[in-house]
Order: sequence, then structure tokens, then C-alpha cells
Amino acid sequence: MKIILNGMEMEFEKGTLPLDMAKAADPELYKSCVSASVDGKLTGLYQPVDHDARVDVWTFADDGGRKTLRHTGSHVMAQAIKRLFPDTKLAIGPAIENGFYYDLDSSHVFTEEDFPAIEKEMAKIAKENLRVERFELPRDEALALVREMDEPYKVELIEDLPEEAHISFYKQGEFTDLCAGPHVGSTGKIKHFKLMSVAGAYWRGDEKNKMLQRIYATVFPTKEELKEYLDRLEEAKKRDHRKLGRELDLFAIMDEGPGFPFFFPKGMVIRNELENYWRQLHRENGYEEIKTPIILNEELWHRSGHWDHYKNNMYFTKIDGEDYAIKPMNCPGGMLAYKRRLWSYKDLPMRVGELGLVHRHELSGALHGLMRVRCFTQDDAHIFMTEEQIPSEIAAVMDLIDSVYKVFGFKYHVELSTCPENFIGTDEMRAASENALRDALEAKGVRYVLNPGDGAFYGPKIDFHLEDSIGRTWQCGTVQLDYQMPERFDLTYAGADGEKHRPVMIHRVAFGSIERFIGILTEHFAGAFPAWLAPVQAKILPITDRTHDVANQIAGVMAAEGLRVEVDDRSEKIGYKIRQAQMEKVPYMLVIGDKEAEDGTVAVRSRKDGDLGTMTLEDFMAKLQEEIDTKAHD
RNA sequence: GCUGAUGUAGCUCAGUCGGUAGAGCACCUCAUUGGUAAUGAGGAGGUAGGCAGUUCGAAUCUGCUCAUCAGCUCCA
Repeated sequence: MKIILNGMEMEFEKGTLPLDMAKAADPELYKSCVSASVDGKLTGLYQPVDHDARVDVWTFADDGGRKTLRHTGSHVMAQAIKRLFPDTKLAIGPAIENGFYYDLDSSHVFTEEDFPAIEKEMAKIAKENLRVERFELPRDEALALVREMDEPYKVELIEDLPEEAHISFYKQGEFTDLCAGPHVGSTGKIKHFKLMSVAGAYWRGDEKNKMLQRIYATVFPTKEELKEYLDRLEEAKKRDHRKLGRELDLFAIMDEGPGFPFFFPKGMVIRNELENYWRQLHRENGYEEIKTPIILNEELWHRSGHWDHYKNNMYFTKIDGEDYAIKPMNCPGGMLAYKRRLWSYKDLPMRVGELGLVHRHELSGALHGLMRVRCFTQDDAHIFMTEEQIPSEIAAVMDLIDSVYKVFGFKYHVELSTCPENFIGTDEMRAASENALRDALEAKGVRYVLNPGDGAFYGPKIDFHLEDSIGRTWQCGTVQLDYQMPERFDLTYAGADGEKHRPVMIHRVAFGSIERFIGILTEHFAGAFPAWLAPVQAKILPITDRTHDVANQIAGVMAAEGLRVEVDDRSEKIGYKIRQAQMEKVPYMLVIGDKEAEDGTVAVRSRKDGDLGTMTLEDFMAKLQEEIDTKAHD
């Protein structure tokens, strides 16, 4: 039969294993191969190929290889756990991004203290080097087997499969598990592993179901790769915005206000610079700005649909005996602002921005530093437009968001969420709005993940996701197309025909929330903010008391130009002052000794490149100003 | 909200068997006036997250509660 093996055309006997194909093709590949796919389907190295096919053999460097090794890792862990805690019932144990997990139901409550024992047993299983063997059973026999094994979760899984399905199992020594596979050939491959954490997880991801115990772990082909991964995690922890926020005195969340962040003077500098940038950008792109109240009466929220669909996340209050709500979103206020007068089609598209403070009652367990809070400021805007204007406005918003992320050097991915089950509009509106967003993505050639039913109750959305320091992604920007609110609020404009027409609207944010964005930014730059955002742009460090006056003069000149400077005039040695400024991640340090004081120069040190030598104050200021104006970052 | 873990000085942490707390950094004072990541000496700083309980005695054991961390669910 004819096989295209990793792009090479080759000839093999029917029934050859991908493993043997690799062996014949390339000894290097044979040594490092972990898995294989046949015609794009991941089936491993040990399922014979009996027809002409494209076979790709994967190493650990490939997704398929990683997935396969880690999947076997989860079986080895499950086997170890079954040996140590025999009454444990197994649920599911897939490979994930950086490792694998297994969901377990056990009378034993697993804690990290159990890890060494489990790891020891896993090492033993690796040493036993058990063959991992696949077998298939018809559905009824498979059911009988898992019933006999007393694995209720597996029974449930099989019961959901179609009658005629043939069900695959993998067996290694005394351990057998229902599993689609594939796996590596033997447990001896699972050598360099580590159990990471235990957590609860609902059976089948549904909070109405029983909560199982999930053990996270990882496995790598070599000791070095495992160590490198663990080191990288350690490094990433140092970038955690919660830690840096405290160390750099930017922001904090106190026990007295869970989910309600405080911003300190240095954090406020960053926040204000972001807002200045935002305002300028939006002015340039034809946006106006408004501010709507934080508290509005309850009736408004009935009209908007929030009462029916968002009540659980809202805070309420009473004023003069009347019911009021604290806004969880800015749109109803924006609707009222639009309705203040009649508009003409000539006024559209109307782009109205608002840095709006919203409050949402998030579940306590969901709170996470600045990333997930209970009050935050959205850099919101509502665009009111005619239907014809939809494509160009969506495209413009996507470009705007892209340009914002480019300024910071962010990579991001895009997701399209379609209307949810509780969507409040008609089927036509659902189709029109979903198509408009899909068309916009496709016209731009943007690759996206599809999330069916994840949109807002009033419409579908395109989300922009940014990564945090340990690879978790957070939704920041979003573009939502909405036919609903204009309907509910009876928004109109006068068309060229003199008749009233209904506008369509876009809800959109670029930062998402200023708080979350600052959290992501802090981790992205590891606290070393570019000069335009840095709370202190230059720190002036006199070497002795003799140069204090000159240092203060320099600071005065710079501050007069709007630069953010501090003078460290403590009687400490220069090395100590530098160390401290360096730890504060101040972009520039100006060392002022007798020499500089006499010449009227400054000795410049950059936090990144160290000593830059001596230059005139004017030259340094021009350089710094240039860096600020271009929003340059490392 | 759910599962598990954690909570000692501003920060990072130690504290054995239950006998009312200790270090480093930071802070303050004094001396030192120094050239690119830590000068030295001294001082101040804590109702042990909170509330109960057990005990002659609780940071330590128990219960409840609050907060945080990891994950699930949910979301900007």
C-alpha cells in the first residue's frame, strides 16, 4: 500500500504499524516518536494501517505527541491511585494544555500530602514497563465489563454512546480503562512526571452534578524538559499582578472589600495614562464621550431585560422608599442618553463612548486579583447606526481594538459567541446579527474559535482574549451586535424618507475593563512598564549631599516639562539607591555626582541596558520624551 | 456558590509535645559622604484574620465565620 509518511511517499505491507514505518523511514524519528495520526486522525503508533493513507508520526514537540504521552500519564496516575486507594472510582482523565488530570470519586480526600506516595507508585509502574494494549468490545460487552469493574462513571459514559458503537479500552497490567486512546506503547515512557494540584470539578462540568476530586499533573519525555517547565512556572509566579501590584505599590484588594480594588497613586498614574490614550484615540476615530449614572431606578432594568436575565449579578438599593439598581452594564444609560432628542440619519453612525463604572455580584470563588472583580470600569462605547452601516462599523471597531493591542505588543486570539438559549430577539435578528459578525471575521481573514450559545442575552459577540503570565487567557475586548435594545427602548432616527426608522447598535470595549487590562499589562511587562506608563519615569540619584541641590533643580526642570521624576536624597550609597530604583523598575536613573553637577550633565542608567554614559540634561529629556511620545516598549 | 488548602509585624517567613512570639527586608534614629544592584550601629513595630469552645493555660486542639490561593461553575 502507498503511504505518505510525514510528507514522504513510501511503500509498506498492509498492516504495518506506524512505529515500524517510522523505523524504516528515519532512525532519528524512530527514537523520538511518541504518536501518529492516520489521515489526520490521532491513533497512535500501535494501530496497524491497512489502506493507502497519509501517516504523520509525531514527537513530543507536536501536539499529537504531547497529547498521547500525557494521556498515558493520566492512566499511569489512575493506576497508581487505584492501587493505593482501591475504592476510588474513575471519571475522566484527559490530556490538557500543559499536562493532564484525572477526575476521581473516592472516600479518601486527596491532598498534596498524598502526592509523594502516588508519585512513588507511578515510578514503580513506570519501572514495571507494562505494555499498554488496546482492545475493542461491542457496546453491551463494554457495559458488562465496566459494571463488573464497578466504575459507575464509565457506565454512564458508555450509556451515552450509540448502540452500534465499538468501544475501545486500554489495558496495562492489572489496570483497564475505557478510553478512545491513543497511548504510548508502555508505561516505561512515563518517567518524568509531577503531580501539580488537587481541585474540585463537577462531573461533566455541570454544577448540579456531584463534585469530584481532580488531580492535575504533568509529564515530559526528559528530566530537563520537566525542570524547564517547572522553572517557567516559578518565573511566571514572579510576574503575578497581585504580587507586583503590592510590591510596586500600584493597587491592592483588601479583606474589607473583596473584589473591590484600591488604586494607589502609582497605580493611578498608569490608569490615567491609559485613559488619556483612550480618549485621544477615540476622539481621532469619531467618538464622543458621555457619563451616565451608576444608580438608576429598577424599572429601567425591567425594560432593558437585565432584570429577567442578569438579576443574580446585580446589586440593588432603595432611595426614598423606591427601588434602584446599581448598573452592571452601561447600555441602558446609553439608551436613555440617545433618546434625549430626535436624530436624523445624517447623525449616524453615532459613536458614543463612556468610561463606565459597573458593579457585578460575581461568585466569591471567581474573584481573582484585578482580573475578576466586582466593580470595574469598562471602556465602553455604543454605536448607533443604520443596517447598511453594520459591516463598515464592525470592521472599524475590530481595527481599533487591534490597534490598541498593538501599542502594547499583545498577542491575542478571537472567539465568536453566538446567541444563547435565552436570547430575547426574533430568529431573523439572531441570524442577521450572527451573520454580520461572522462575515466581518471572514472578510478580515481572522481565525477564530466558535462558542455556540455563549453570547449575551441581547446578541452575539466577538471576544478578544489576552494571556496572563501563566498562560490563562482573559477576555478583554468584545464587540456585540444588538438589534434588541433599540427595540426595547424604542430608539428611532428620521430617515431620508422622513419616516421613523430603528437603528441597530454595537456595544464594544477595547481594554475590556481598565482593571483587568492593568492586571494583564502588569504581567505582560513584568511590572517594567514602558516609559509612557511608568509611574516614575526617571529617578534622580545624587551621590553625596553636595549634589542634592543640583538634583532637585534637575527634577524641577523635568517636572516642569510634565515628566514624572523623583529624587532619592537619602544619605545612602549610590549602589543602594540604584538597587532600589532598579527594583522599582524605574525606566531611567540619573546619577548626579560632583562631576555632573559641575558640567551640568547627567549620568544616565537605563533599567534595561545599564550605564548609558553621560549626556546633557536636554539630550536626555529629548530622548525620554521621544520614547514617551512613540509609546515605545522593550 | 462548590471542592481542597492557607491565614503569625508593612513584606517574606520561622516557631518541636499546648506554657501568653522570633528572623530577614522595609521603617525610624545616629554615625558614615560614597561613582552604577544591599555601609555600620541602635530603635520602634504583633490582642497570632474574627467569634466561640476545650483546658489551670491556646499561635498551637475543636466548631463556626471572614478573607485569600488553586481549580470547577460563571464572566470584562
